[in-house]
Amino acid sequence: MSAVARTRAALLAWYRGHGRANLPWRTVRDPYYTLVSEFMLQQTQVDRVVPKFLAFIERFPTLAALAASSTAEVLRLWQGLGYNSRAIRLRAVAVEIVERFGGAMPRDADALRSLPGIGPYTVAAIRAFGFDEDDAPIDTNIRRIVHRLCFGIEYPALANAKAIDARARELAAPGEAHDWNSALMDLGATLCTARAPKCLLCPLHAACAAAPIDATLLDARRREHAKKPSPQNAIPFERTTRYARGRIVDRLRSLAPGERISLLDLHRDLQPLLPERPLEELERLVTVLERDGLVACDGAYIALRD
DNA sequence: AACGCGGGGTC
DNA sequence: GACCCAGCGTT
Repeated sequence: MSAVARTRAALLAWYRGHGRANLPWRTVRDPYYTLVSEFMLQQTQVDRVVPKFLAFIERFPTLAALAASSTAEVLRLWQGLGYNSRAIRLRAVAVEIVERFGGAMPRDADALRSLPGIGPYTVAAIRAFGFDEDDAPIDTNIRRIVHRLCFGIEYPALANAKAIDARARELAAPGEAHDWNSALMDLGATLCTARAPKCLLCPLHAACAAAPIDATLLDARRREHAKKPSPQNAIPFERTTRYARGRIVDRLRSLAPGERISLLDLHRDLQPLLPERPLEELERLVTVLERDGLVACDGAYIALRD
C-alpha cells in the first residue's frame, strides 16, 4: 500500500469513528441542503450555523419555497449570521435556478459558477457534498492541513496556494468525495486546528511533515509573521462602517413586514448605538446598503428590500 | 493583490 | 484584546 493510500485509509477510518456525521446537512443527502449550508458556512463556524440552518430549512424546505420568498424574510432569518449579502445572493440563486434550470440544482461546474455568490470553493463543495462528484472544495481548513502534512508548519508559508491545492487534489480519495472532504473538514475543526493542534490524537500523525506541533512554537511563529493591522482595526469597532451597517439592518429587521421607517426616525432610534453619526453619514450608509441590494428606499422611507 | 463585508467564539 | 472562521465580489 502506498503512502497516499495509507493516508486516505487512515483518515477515512478516523472519520467513520470520529466524524460529525450528524450535522443536519449531512443526515439528509440533498443538494439544496448543501447549497444552503455552504452559503451559511462561508466564513462562519459550524456551531453557529447549525441552529440557523435548521430554522431556515424549516421555513424554506425546498428550493422552490426559497425562490418564492421575499428578500426581507430571508434577511430576517439571516439575523446573527453576518455577511448579509450572502442571504441576498442565496435567494437570488434559488430564483435563477428556477428560471434557468427548471428548479433542479445544477451539477455542472460552469452552471454553478455562473450563479451569484458561488465562487470556486462553493462550486466544488456543492458538487462534492451534494452530488458526491470527485471535486475538491479547498477551504482554509484543508489548506492548513495539507500545508502541515506535506510541507510543515505554516508559519512561515512554505508553499503557495496553487502548490497546496495541487497536493490536496492528489491526495483526494477517488469516488469518495463526500466522505473524504467531510473527513478533512472535521479533522481541521477538531484536531488539526489553527491554534493548538492535537497531533497526538491525529490519524495522520505518522505521515505529517509538521507533527508533532509545539503549540508555543506555532504561536511564536504566527506572531512573527503576523500582518500589520489594517487602519480600520485601529479604531474602535463601534466606529466602523461594518458596525453601523449591522445596526441599521437590525433596526430594519425589527419593523413589521411591509412597515417602513423615515431616515429621520432611523437616525433618532439609532442615536444610542451610533452616537456622533450625523444624518448625512447615515444617509450615505443607507445608500450603499441600497446599492448592495439589502435595503429599499422610497423617498425618505426605508425598509428591507422586498 | 488588496479590500469590504458580521458576528461570535476562543484563548 | 487578538485571532479565527466550509469565501465572494469589487476595485
